[in-house]
Amino acid sequence: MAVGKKSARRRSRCPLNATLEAFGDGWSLLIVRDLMFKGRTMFKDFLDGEERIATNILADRLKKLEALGIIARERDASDARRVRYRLTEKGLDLAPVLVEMIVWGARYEDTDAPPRTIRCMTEDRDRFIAEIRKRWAAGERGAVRSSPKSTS
Amino acid sequence: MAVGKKSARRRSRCPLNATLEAFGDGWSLLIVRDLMFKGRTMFKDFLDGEERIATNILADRLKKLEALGIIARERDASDARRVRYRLTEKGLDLAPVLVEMIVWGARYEDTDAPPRTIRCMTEDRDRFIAEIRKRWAAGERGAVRSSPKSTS
DNA sequence: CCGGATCCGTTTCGATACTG
DNA sequence: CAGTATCGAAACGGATCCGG
Repeated sequence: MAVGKKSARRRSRCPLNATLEAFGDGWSLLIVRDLMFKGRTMFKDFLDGEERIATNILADRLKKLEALGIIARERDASDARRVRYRLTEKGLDLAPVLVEMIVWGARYEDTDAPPRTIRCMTEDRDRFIAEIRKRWAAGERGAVRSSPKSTS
Repeated sequence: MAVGKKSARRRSRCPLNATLEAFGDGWSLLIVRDLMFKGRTMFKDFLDGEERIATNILADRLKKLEALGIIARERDASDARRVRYRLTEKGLDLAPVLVEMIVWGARYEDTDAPPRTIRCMTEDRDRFIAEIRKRWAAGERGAVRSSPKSTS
């Protein structure tokens, strides 16, 4: 299915389709995860992820996510060479989706996620999501540390 | 990213990756949606969906979803020609993911989802998901009708 | 008719090399 | 650091064919 835009199939206005259009391609969602949980903000940060995304794919997906208003791109104030990406409100609202996907994956696919984090996500889901927002609002863009530990 | 299996990237055991492996390709999730919300159970039912999936792609995805234990395939007792697909427990557990994706899509992408359904999903999320399970357990495989109306 | 399998042109992906 | 350019490999998807 890919991520193409001229595909004739894309006419359905099912909300699930709208979501798949945004990140049904696999890479986009990983980028959002990196931003949301891992404190990655720069082009190079994403490249260093364990999934080894190629530079051209990364550039393409960043562009698409920006066009969709899920992330925003801005030059670093202190160092003009650097570019920082951040989640917009729309992007932050993907937190519940991410959380449910992570929980499902952890339940069925034998992953390396810390059970503590998963428990936190399931037993206190709403608070967990609220904290993601809070941390973001506070401008603390570092990796998740306190109660929800590295979501890897 | 597609759905390929020999990709070198697939080594991360991040639970999100596990989930993306399952249905990060776009079509798979639509099939699950058809099963979960639209009462579609047969090969032809999926073909008739508004997204116009090709027969070869459909066959491939059904096989993959079955291999992953998300759906199960069985011949109809009354008519040996027919094949019925159904969600397994693992597949039913995708309900929260689907719901969050639908809610997000409906909030941001101007879809044709009935506001009533969306409200039901957000304001009474847990009950909504519980009802999906209940309906399924009761053997009522028809399209969703009562409180959550056509999810399109 | 139902549930696919096969063929085949087109599109997209993705690894590497290269550039500002 | 933050991307383009290139190019072979893979996936898509429409049409058609086939066994039951």
